[in-house]
Amino acid sequence: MPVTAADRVLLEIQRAIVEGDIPAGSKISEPELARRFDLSRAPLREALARLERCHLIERIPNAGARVVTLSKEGLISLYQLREELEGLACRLAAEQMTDAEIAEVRALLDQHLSTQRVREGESYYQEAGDLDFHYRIILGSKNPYLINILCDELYFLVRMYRVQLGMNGPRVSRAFDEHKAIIHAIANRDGELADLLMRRHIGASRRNIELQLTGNQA
Amino acid sequence: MPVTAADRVLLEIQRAIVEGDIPAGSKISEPELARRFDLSRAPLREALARLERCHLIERIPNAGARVVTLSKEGLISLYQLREELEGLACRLAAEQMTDAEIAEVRALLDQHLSTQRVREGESYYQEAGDLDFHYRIILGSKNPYLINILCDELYFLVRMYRVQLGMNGPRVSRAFDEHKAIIHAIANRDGELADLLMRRHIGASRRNIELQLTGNQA
DNA sequence: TTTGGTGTTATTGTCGACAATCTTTGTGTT
DNA sequence: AACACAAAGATTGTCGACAATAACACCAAA
Repeated sequence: MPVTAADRVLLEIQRAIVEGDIPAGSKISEPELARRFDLSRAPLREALARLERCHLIERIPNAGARVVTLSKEGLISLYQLREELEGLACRLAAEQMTDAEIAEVRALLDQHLSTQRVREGESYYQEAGDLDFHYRIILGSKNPYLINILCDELYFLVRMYRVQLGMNGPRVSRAFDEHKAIIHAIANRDGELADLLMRRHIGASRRNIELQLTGNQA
Repeated sequence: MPVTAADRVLLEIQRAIVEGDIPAGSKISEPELARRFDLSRAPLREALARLERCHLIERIPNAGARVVTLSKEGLISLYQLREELEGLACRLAAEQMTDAEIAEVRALLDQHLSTQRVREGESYYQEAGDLDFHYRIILGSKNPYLINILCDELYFLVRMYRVQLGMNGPRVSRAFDEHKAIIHAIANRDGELADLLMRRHIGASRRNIELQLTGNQA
């Protein structure tokens, strides 16, 4: 949990950027944000440094910071990495996860399924559940560097693409089946298959967002 | 190039940690380092934040920072990632690199070969050359997130393992041939082969360092 | 002797002000 | 009218001091 003031404001700004409250591409003003969140520039700059780390803002020395802009090229680059890294996470998870951890993930999926049946097509819960699933697999890899990159550095940007470009269509309900198949492969200790399924899962997700992106800006 | 004071001190501390001038596992004292590099704590803390980003130090809120310790598990986790990410870099480079860029890398290798013939077994130059080669391939992938992770976040730690655990034996001279084979595959636009060769190359490097690690601490 | 609590010390987190740099606006020249 | 240059304004980077938290030492009691 957030212990320092910089931690708190980081979470607030992360949420604001991901949800578009602070618009993509807009300039960041340190004095303004300091007033808005009622703290000094010192902890704010600490937060900005971490925002840069997770690719939500871009800083230029002596010139200031801007919120990142979403683009097709950026999406593709990001998802190329995700496919590779989460595929690796699946292979490692198939070796490293305990039976108890696997059972937990399965229980999580069943829980998601029951709530999703009720809120058919509602994207927010699905997204939260999807991220939750991916988080579990990544943590299951037990590789600290991999966990850091995916959970701390890349996922906020992934969420930003999802939230700002929408996440809907038949894709939402299919994701559950794909999750089921992945955890099943992991339970069978079939890392190669889990890897393949995860890559397909992420690839399908990318194409879905890509469609929204080309449709909206064309 | 370093433009701000925080940039300069970051480079200095990075070098100091990588080369063991500031020992692995030692505690970081902000006031002491501020005096040592003759600046205030503000830019120093900025530098520490970036050091944490590239995994050279570990910070605990309100408790301070320590230089990371090198371990077999850490080495394996790090090189698992390298294999995967640099393999991906090879596949992308085989598609994205221009003929001119490929020619440059080949010229670079020839140049390294001539100097290496002279300084047979000298590890420092080899290491610098090896890193230079890997840098070129990674940049050739044209994927900004991949480049950031490998060049800015992971490579200092890789260098730390290499420098502090030594890099010697017949491995040093073999690396050149492996480099040649990799760039050859990329020139043929054979991404799959380049991927495979790079994974082997990194795997061999890992085993080499692993040997040093088990030998020294046993 | 060991353990628990407390007071002291040192370190980190935060603040407000100053200095250096960049951006912008306005003016003069070609 | 367009361009270059200069001054003004704003923003970022840096500094020194204060506040809050954690580590340490010391003492007391079991």
